[in-house]
Amino acid sequence: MMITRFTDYALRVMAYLGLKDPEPATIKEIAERYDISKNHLMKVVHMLSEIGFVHTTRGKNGGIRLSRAAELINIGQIVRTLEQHSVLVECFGNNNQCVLTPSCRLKHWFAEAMENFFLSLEKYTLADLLHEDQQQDMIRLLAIPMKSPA
Amino acid sequence: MMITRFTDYALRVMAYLGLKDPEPATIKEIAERYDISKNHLMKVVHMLSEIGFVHTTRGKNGGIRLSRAAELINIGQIVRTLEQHSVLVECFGNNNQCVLTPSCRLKHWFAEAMENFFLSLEKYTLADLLHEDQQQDMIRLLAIPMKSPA
DNA sequence: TATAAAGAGGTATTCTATATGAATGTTTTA
DNA sequence: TAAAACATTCATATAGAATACCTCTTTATA
Repeated sequence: MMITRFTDYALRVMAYLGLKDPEPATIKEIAERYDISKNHLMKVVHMLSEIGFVHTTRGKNGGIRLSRAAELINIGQIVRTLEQHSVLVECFGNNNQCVLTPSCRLKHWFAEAMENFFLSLEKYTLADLLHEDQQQDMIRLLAIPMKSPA
Repeated sequence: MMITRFTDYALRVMAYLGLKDPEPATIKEIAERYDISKNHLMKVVHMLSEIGFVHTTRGKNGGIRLSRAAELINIGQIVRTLEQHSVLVECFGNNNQCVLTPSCRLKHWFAEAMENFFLSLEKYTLADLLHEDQQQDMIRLLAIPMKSPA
């Protein structure tokens, strides 16, 4: 059982942007701070932009910023959006070969369990993640360059 | 988000054994009915035996059978046992590189969500899976050879 | 208006966990 | 003692994910 690095990176991007908010950040900058692939991160950011969690600005002085306040960004919804099409078990997918499928209740139980997984994460927002207790530590860990002190 | 085929196969084995109970089944037979890799299935059965869900008997006329009544075999516990060591996100594993880890609450939230996933599945037993509404259909779908009629 | 910064997007390659295959060993019973 | 069945190890294949590379488009500003 695992979630993709794609989703992992998406959460890291949101954390970074939340810490720097309202200052924008660039993909290059975020990739360097986490020491992760810039190319992969580009696709993650593009997806986050498509589903409306961030706003991107092209060109010189462009960058990425949160599309709304951290309090209004739900962690579970991010994960749900990025993971909902994943094939948890073979019978969720298109080339399912399991002969039991027509009469098997497991698929419903797995769908239910996956829903509970998402619901559990939906208790938290980006603001909770960047709660005051952690905020300064995280800014330090990421060495985030601030124009105006937080 | 996905569970391994290993766990998937484990559940199929349990279903098969439950349907045939108390008759034993062989690995060869189960692999053929589901049309899946016999080699992989051997490892799955071996694991199921190690963790006590099935009893295996070697030698001629040997085979596999449930270790206890289907009512006492919990679906969620099977999944939990086989998936609990999986690395859901990078920070769950040994070569975690994420600099945020010391101050990041996400790992707790993910652990909680995973726990809820398991708890959700733990509502069901093997007996529920083989409930009378489905039982005969499943036996037909698998063309299970019965010595004594169920 | 030219240039540089930044994201968009396609393609190709690499990586890795999982799955599969193959071969041999061990146990049991007819 | 031979056949049936699980046990165990090692090797290989595969698919999905991750990464790299390259070109295109957009935009601010010098």
